[in-house]
Amino acid sequence: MSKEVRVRFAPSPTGPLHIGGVRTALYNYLFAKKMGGKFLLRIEDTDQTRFVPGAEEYIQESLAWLGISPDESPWNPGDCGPYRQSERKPSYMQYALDLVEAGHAYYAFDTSEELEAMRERLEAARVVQPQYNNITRTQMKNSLTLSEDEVKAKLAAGEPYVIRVKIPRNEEVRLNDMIRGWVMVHTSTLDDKVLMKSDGMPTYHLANIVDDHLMNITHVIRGEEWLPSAPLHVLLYKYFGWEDTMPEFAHLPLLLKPDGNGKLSKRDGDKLGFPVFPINWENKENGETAAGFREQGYLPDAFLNFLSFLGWNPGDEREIFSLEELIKAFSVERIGKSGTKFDIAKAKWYNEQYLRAKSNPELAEYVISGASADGITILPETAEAIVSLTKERVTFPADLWQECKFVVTSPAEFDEAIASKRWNADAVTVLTAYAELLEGYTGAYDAEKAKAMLGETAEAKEIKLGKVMQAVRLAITGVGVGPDLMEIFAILGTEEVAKRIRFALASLEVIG
RNA sequence: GGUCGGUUCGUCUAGGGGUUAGGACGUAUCCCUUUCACGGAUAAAACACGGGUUCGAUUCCCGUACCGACUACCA
Repeated sequence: MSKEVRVRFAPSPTGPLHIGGVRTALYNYLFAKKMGGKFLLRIEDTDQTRFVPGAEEYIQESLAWLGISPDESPWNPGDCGPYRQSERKPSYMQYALDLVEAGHAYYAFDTSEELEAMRERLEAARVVQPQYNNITRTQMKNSLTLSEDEVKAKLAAGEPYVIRVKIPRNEEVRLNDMIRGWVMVHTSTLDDKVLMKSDGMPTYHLANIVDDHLMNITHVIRGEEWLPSAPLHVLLYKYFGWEDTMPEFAHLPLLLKPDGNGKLSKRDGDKLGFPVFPINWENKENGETAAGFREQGYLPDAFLNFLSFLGWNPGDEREIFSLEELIKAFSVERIGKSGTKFDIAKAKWYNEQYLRAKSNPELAEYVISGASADGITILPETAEAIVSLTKERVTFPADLWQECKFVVTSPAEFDEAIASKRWNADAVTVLTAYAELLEGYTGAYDAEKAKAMLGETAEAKEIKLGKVMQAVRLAITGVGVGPDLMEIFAILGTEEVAKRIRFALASLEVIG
């Protein structure tokens, strides 16, 4: 009988979650759902000095936006609470003491000055790697070098101390990573990491082992930056006697900067020209806003689809996957090993695909709200007409309105570059004649009719329509690019088209 | 520096002892369109390097190079 799969996403609330973290959460979610298990969220707030207000809510909102909300979390607790490490504080010390008792950990009383002095001493002696380990601990103030009475006295006197793990001198630690296979590390390269800090809080290393055990976590899926400390974690499972239920590990490849130098970090922000956060983040300290994908107009499904392909692929040639389909197709075996550069062009492409898949009435809402933000009230029919004109050519919902503003606001000025190239005598001739024609016309007017009439006008003047089309577009919209012009004519109607032509004729200088 | 990890088109990747090394994004060209796009077609574009093993290696092994992570009383 196999146990229920339980995975956790365990961010620390030190600021906004960046997309690497979001991808980790997503893979955890996909794996849990694929296996019919549970996805939990645990807040790792053991560093009280780095706590940032609002970060927890940010995490919650980001996951909710993407539709990958946890089954158990601080806000939706299951049977393994609390889901915030700060609230689990009372339980950790005993575990650390058990380790001391068993000889796998010890008290250390060294002050930060003494630690600094030790590092300097070692550096002076050209020790390449100054660390608190099985050699240097013999020269420090700890329960291994002090007598039992001295230790008791210090403890009784309330002297600050930490508890460090006692890494064995000569052992090989093996770890079978689900993505990387066997990883072996010799304990001589490990240091005696602090397990309990002097403020009474555990470090990540202790807390994550204790909590994963207590919360029945079966698989730890996390970023590659944790791989170097994974052997320590394996050792801790062994010392606690929890080897039988030790979770399996999967260390995800890193998300890299587009230039390939280093992992994508929170600081990269929009200085790289794209967001690195799922949703906007207001920095309360400096009042700055870090851009989020949501606010930039990325659709959650598109973003999720894009993110899922950063380091994973289904093994066939499909590209578009709903969340349901991702769950079905997902497997840890198909996660790659190498770091992944972040390519915003692909994200845009995904967004376009998802945008076009939406219905016109749905998209019309974006146009209506875009217009209303500009103080313009627009009819649903007009909004839908704009949508059908534009949806095939935009990336973001907001573009729908931006690209078609001129439908409801006639141009006040005209693109200089186009005017200087295209506003010639032929254009003026055709446009003047077309305006006259429209002004005397009262029949039906649709895109086809508009085109036919324009064609006839040009033909009558013996001018090729193609030669003057850009100028016609300029007169009507003020710019050189945009949706199908004849469709725009139809939406505008004869009167408005004629009016705009007259205005352009009066405003623009004819070239050469 | 040390430890660990990684390396297939510019990017995301498929593949795997014998393949014309496949797809997608992006780029370019052409077609469609008397406008703008969409769309369609085509093209350029990759197995880091050196040794081994083998009839044969991009694929397996070993080195080298390069890239990255880690190296806190941070996670």
